[in-house]
Amino acid sequence: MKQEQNGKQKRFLVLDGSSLIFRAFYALPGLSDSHGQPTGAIFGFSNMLTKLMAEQQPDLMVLAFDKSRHTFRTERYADYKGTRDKTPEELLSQFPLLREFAANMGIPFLEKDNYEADDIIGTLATQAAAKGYDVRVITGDRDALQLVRPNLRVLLTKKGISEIKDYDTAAFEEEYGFEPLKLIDLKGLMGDTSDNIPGVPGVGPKTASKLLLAYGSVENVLAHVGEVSGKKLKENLQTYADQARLSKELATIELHVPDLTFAEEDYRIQPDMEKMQAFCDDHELRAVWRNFERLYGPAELALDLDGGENGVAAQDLSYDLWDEAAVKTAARAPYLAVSGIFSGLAPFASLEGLAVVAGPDAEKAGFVARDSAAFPALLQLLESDQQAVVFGLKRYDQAGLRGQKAFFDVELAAYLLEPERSKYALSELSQKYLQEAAPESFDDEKAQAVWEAKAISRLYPLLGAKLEEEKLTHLMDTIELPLVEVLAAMEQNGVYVNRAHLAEKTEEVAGRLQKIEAAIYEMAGHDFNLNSPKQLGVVLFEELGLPVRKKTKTGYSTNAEVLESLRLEHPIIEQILAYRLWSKLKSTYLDGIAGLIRTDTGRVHTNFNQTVTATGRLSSSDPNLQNIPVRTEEGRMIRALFEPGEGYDCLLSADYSQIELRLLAHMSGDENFIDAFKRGQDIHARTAAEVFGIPLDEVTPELRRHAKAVNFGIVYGISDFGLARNLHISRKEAGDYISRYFERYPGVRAFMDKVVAEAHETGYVTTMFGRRRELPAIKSRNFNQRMLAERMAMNTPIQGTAADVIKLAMIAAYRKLREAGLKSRILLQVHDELVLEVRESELETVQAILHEAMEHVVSLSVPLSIDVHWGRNWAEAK
DNA sequence: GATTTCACG
DNA sequence: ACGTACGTGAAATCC
Repeated sequence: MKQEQNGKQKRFLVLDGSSLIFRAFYALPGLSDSHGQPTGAIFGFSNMLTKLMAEQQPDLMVLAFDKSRHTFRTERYADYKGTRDKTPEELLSQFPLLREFAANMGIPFLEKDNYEADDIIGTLATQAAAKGYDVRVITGDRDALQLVRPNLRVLLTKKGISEIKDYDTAAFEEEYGFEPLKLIDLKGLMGDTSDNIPGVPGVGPKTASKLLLAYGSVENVLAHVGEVSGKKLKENLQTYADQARLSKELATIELHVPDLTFAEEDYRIQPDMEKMQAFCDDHELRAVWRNFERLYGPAELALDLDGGENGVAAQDLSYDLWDEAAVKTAARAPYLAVSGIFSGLAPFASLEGLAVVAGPDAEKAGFVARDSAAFPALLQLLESDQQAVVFGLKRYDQAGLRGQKAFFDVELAAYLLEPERSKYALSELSQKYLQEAAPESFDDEKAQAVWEAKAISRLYPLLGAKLEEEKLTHLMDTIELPLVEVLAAMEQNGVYVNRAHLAEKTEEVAGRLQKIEAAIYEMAGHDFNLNSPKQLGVVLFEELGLPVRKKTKTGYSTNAEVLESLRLEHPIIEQILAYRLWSKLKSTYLDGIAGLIRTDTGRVHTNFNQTVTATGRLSSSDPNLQNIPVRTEEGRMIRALFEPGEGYDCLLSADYSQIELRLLAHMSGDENFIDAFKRGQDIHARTAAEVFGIPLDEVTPELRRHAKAVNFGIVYGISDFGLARNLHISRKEAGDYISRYFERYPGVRAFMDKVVAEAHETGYVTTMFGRRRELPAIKSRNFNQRMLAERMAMNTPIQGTAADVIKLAMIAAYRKLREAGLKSRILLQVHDELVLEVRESELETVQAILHEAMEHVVSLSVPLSIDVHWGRNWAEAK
C-alpha cells in the first residue's frame, strides 16, 4: 500500500530572492557591521537560507532576482507596480553582499533584463517539474501560486520568514476552490492593489471567485457578460473588458524567458567553505557561519537525509482496508482514534472515509471508505457507547455524527491545557507532546488521515492524563464537549440577511461617501488616499498645521479620540469622522457580509471558534457576527438587515444583565456588592452613591457615568492611569475614585489581592469552573509586562467565568428547545447574549425556557437575570 | 506581514 | 522610572 515516492527524485529549490530579501530586510531592525555597512537583510536572508536548506535538503538551487523596475510589463502598462516606493538605500547597499554570498555558497544568482524574478522562476521551475524533478518554489509572493502543478509546490513564507505554508495542488484547491492557474483570471477580474493591476472596478475577491466558478476564465466571463446578474457589475465588465484582459496578462507569469533552459548541472550547490568563512568573519555574521558550519561542516544535519532522531524518518503510513469483521474486532479496543476525510463547504460536511486506529497498541491502522460495506458498521460503532477520539469534533458533528456522548477531542484538550496557543494543528501537538514531527508531505489524503489517526491515538492517553492532572476533565466533559453540538447546529442554522435591503443601503452609503470625500479634498486643496492614516496625517498636521495630540510608533495618530479633540480646530475634522464611520460600515459590514451570504442557503454562516481566546470566550469569524454595530444610530441599520428566515416570525435576543459584575460580587463575597444585586438596584447608581458618599436618589447621570467607568475598570484590572484616560480626569482624581471604591467594597479589594497573589505563587489563575490561564509574565522583571499580567490575573477569572456560565446556558437552552419539540432555534452568541430565530406561536415557551436555562444554570449568592426583546429584525430586538 | 483603525462584549 | 485599561476580528495601507 505504501508508495515508494521521491526515492531518487532530485529536489530543486527555486528561491524568489527579491521577495525574500525584502521580507528579511523589513523583519530585522537596522543591523550593521563595524564598518557601518548595513547587514540586517543579509543576516536575515542567510539565516533563512541555511534553515531552509537544513529542512529541505535540496540537491539543486537557484536564486532569482528582479533586475530593474522596467520590464516587458511596464512596457505594456506603464503604471504596473507604479505604487511601489523606491527601494531604501540601506537595502540597496546590501545587494553586492548578497551576490558575494550567493557566489560563495555556489548558488546561481539569476536576473534578466526586462523580466521579473517571477518569470525566471516560472521558466526554470516548470521546465524542471516537467522533467520529473521535485521542484519547490520559495517566495512571499502569493502570485507564484499560479505555478503549482504536479512536481511543483510553492512554499509561501508567512509571518516574516519563520513560518512557511506549503501549497501543492490539493492544498491550493482546498483554500481557493479552483485550480492554481485560474489565479491569473482571478487577478484579471479583481486586480491587485500591491502591483497596481487595475482589474474591473467593483469586483473584489468574492465577486471574482463567483464569476470564475460560473464561467471559468476572464475570456469566458466577458463572452457571457450578458448573463451576468447585477446591472452595475454587467456594465463594469463591459466597460472595462480590455482592462480585464490586460490585467490578466500582467498577472500571468512568463514561462518562456528567452535563453533560459534548465539543466541539472548548472544548479548544483557548490559551497566554498573558505570564502564563506572569510565573508562571515568580515561582516560579523557569526550566527550565519555557525549555521553554515552545521550544514556542511562537521556534517550532522547534512548527512541526515533519510532521518535519524529528529523526526524526518519515514513513518509507516500503511493501513489495512477494513471489512465488517475488522470493525467488529475494533469494538473491543478501549478507544478508537479516528481521522476523517471530508468533502463539502463548511459548516456542511460529508464523510468520504475514515482512518481508524484501535487503541494505544494497534498493530496497524485501518481505513474505511464511504462506499465500502464496512462504512455503515463503523458509523454505527462510532454512534454507540464506544469511546471515540478525534481532532476537531465540530466537523464530525456537522457531517452527521451528532449528539454522541462518547467522543473526545484532542484539539479541545490542547486548548484547555494551553488556551494561549495560537494554533492547535495536529502536527504541532505531535511535535510538542510526542516529540515527533509530521511528514513534510503525504502521498495522498488517506496517508494523511492515517498519520493523523495514529497521532490522535497516542495523544489521547497523554492529554487525557494531563487534563486529569490539571483538574480540567470536568470542564471538558460538562462544558466544552457538550457545547460542540450546539455550535455545530448554530453554524449550520446561519442567519438570514435581507439582500435587497442590503444592496439598497450599499448604494446609499456609497453616494454619501462620495460627497464626504469630495468635501474633504476640497478643504485639503487636493486629493489623497483618505484610508491612509499616513497621508491623512500629512494633510492634517503638516499642511493644515493642526496641533499634534498623539504619536504612534510610525507617525501621527489620527484615531477617533484624537480627531474628536480637534473637532473645533477645523471643519475638515467633522467630515473625516463621518468618512471613517461610513467607510467602516460599508467595507466591513455591507460589502463584507454581502460577500459571505451563501447562495444555496441565502444566509450567512459564521464560524464559532472554540479554541481561540485566552479566557474561554468564543470568537466568531467569516463573518464576525459578534461585532455587528449597535452603539450608533447609523450602525444599527446594519443590525436591521438581519431578519428571521422563512418559517420564522421574529428574532429574539436574551442578554444577561451585568453578568460580570454579578459574578464578581459572588466570587468576592463582598456583602455590600451582593446586597445591591439582591435588592435589584441599578449597580452603577449604587456604586456612585457609595463612591461619592451621597444618597441613591441624588445620583446624577454624570456621576453614574463615572461610577460605571469605575465598575468597568474594576473588571479590567483597575489602574488610575487607565481610568483617568477614559474619563478625562486627572490621575489623582481617578486614584481617589478607586480608593473610595475599595473602601466601600472591601471584599472586592480582598478578592483582587488574593487573585494576584495566587497568580504570583502558582503562575496561573482559574475560573469558577476550573478553566485556567497561565500567566508567566507575572514574574517578569519588566514593569509593564508584569502589570499587564496582573490585570489579566484580575480580569480572566471574571471574563472566563462569565464565558463558562453562558456556555452552560447554551447547552441547557439547546436541549430544552429540542425536548420541547420547538422549531425555534439558537443562531448566535455574543458573549452575554443569545440570539434566536423564533416562531410567534412559540414565543412564550421560548422565553420561559431561556429564563430557566440562563438564570438558573448556576446557583450564586446573587440572582442572575436576563432581558429579553424581540422584533422583526435584530435591531428591533432591543 | 506589520501597523493602524474601529466594530463588538 | 515605568507609561496601560480586558477580550476579540476585519479592512485597509505600506512594506
